[in-house]
Amino acid sequence: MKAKGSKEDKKIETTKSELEILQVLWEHGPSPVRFVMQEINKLRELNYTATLKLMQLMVDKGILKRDESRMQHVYHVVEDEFQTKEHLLDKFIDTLYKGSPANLLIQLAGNKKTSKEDLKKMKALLDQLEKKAGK
Amino acid sequence: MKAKGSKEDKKIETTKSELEILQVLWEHGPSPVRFVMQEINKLRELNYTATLKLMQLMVDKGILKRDESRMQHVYHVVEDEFQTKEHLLDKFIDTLYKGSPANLLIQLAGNKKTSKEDLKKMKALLDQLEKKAGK
DNA sequence: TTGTACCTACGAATTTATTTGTAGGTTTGT
DNA sequence: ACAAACCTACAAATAAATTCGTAGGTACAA
Repeated sequence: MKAKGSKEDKKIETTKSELEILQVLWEHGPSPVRFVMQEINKLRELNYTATLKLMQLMVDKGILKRDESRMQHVYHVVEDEFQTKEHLLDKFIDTLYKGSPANLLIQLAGNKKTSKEDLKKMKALLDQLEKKAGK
Repeated sequence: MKAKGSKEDKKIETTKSELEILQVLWEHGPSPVRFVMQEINKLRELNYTATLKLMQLMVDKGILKRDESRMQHVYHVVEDEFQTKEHLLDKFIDTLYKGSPANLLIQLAGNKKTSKEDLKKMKALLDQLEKKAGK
């Protein structure tokens, strides 16, 4: 009898920089600032303090938490990856596709980058999912 | 022998406000500032000059063009809706799904909001598209 | 205990995005 | 010609996001 995720439905406003950080943490799991900085620096410059500041802001916003038990604080994402992406995807679909996943699919299928093979894969995937959900 | 869209591959950085405006123009076609403002005001406050300014910036960026032949300038989107959305979707998939549409689909299917019916619709859609593309 | 090399905190500078106010032009009706 | 009701342009204020510099703490080895 626990209230299903209603508390977390605050505004999720994720800036570009914040997404960068989330990506690192998703891929590598809980990490200290320096590591995140290094990962980001594979793509662009960002110094230690800037990275720290961003991550601190994210802690303030409740996006991240940190383990301070060791001297080198370790940051981890609060909400799980799947959920966060779900929220972002929802917002994206609302904005661009009037809330209709089917519309997005049409777009996807019409995309040059989506090959015939991709289409097959996607169909197979749907079959699978349908079975699974078909309880 | 025309160079295929390489010029347009500049950075497409669309801000939230800009997306709002694009949505209005997509839905209603080329429109003057006042109309766009009114549409936006159905959702939130934004005065005439602010709207104008945003649209002017978008003209500067090459996102919009305007027809000045009449006294009331009419703005229209340069790139077509489908293409713009394609770009945005590509970027989105890159960021959140490692560039894999299939990953996005998994997300979509796991989404609470995507019902069994939706899944069927999506499958049907894929069939259709496969045939069409199957030329 | 002194120095080096880490770490975090925090205030402030910078940049980008958003919003507003004010000025001045054109059209239309009187 | 004059006023009312539009319009655009542009400079500047405000707000939000990003970045940086400096201060001060802790660990550990010499």
